[in-house]
Amino acid sequence: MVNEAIPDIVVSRLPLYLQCLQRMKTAGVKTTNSQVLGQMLGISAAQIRKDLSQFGEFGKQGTGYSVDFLVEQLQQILQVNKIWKIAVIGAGDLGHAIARYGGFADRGFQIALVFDSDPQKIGKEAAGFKIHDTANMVEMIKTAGIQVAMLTVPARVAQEVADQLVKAGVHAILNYAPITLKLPEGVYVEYIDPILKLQRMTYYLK
Amino acid sequence: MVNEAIPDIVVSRLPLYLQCLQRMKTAGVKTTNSQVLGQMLGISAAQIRKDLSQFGEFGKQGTGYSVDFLVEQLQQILQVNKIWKIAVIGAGDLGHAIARYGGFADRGFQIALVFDSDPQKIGKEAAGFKIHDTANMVEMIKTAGIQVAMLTVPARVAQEVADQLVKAGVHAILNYAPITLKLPEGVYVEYIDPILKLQRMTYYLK
DNA sequence: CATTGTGAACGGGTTCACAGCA
DNA sequence: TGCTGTGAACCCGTTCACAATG
Repeated sequence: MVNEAIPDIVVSRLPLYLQCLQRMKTAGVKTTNSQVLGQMLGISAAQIRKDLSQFGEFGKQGTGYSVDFLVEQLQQILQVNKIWKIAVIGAGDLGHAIARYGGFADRGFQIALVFDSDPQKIGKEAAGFKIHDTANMVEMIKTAGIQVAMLTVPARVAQEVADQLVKAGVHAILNYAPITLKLPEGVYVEYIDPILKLQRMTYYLK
Repeated sequence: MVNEAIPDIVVSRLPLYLQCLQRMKTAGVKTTNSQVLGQMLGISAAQIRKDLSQFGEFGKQGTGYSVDFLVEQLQQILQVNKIWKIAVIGAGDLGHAIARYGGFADRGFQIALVFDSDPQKIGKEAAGFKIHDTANMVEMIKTAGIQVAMLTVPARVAQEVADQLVKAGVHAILNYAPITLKLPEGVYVEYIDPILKLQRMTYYLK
């Protein structure tokens, strides 16, 4: 298949499949099938088969899917068979926690640069990373050829910093600030705001 | 309207509307309309009108919506016109960052209890909160009447801890561990896994 | 006169059901 | 026999377009 008309919602499920399969792989599981996978993820088996079939015929009738093979294929599709260097902007508590987190490596990412604009923080270290001045951000990111960034700055400066990131050549921004960013076509943004998720749940409580 | 058949996807957009409206309110904006709101959030105006109309007639033809009034209504609908006490399980870097975060109060939440199972951490403080032993978690959460929890423990123990949370009376879990939880009907779970979002973006890069 | 609320049309994602194949 | 891949049916959310109205 490998058609260009793959819905974004399908793409958004692939990382979930990969996450699950990588855990299975670590656990030594060699083979699985759409039903097992679906049960683990709370997704229908048909959904999983249809999603995967959009990218090729990865399974074997009567057997299912080879875990190792499917991991490889998904990594390739998502382009995480290589390691992406990422920049973290904002060395506050969250930035520090991200810099210290050890779970990026086997999933395709690696912190490369950390920035902050606070003179008290610049020059110091965060989890082994030297904290650089945001003033040099565009240049340093450009030089390092970094395309992916995580934004952990206060909401009031998020848009401004994001604009600079785009100027630096960043095409993918994971934004932790609780504000919707306006960015040019071709720049991808994802949002993480825990409170949005909490509020979604409290709607249903009681 | 206030029908019971409100799609989950509609509910999931309400917190976003509220977030935006609260910023407008802080900025002193008194009135807005579906078009402005839509532009700020990257959502169609018709979508916003239809979503809001599911819960009542909040707007005025020719004028739009009163920001203050709409904030109040949404807070009420989402039940965040009161403050929910939340428990944080796992006092690692992320747990600490969450405990220190000051943005919960005006959005309906408040950290109340912090737990960890590491003897080295128990009894110490995290952002002013005493770290309690996970062994006492069920009892303490039950006593405090807490219904909302944030899970920041390692993936290998996440399911086990989540089961205990349910036993303690928790009905809403925000899970930061990269694993899908299996929980009984009536318990709501949301997931935050930054890597899933990063991988979703790298698919489109280059 | 600008903007809401909404029925109807539209579009597209999910589920179904089964042929096909190891 | 068991499970995949997939066309077709179904379902449901989004967009459209306009009557209603302050």
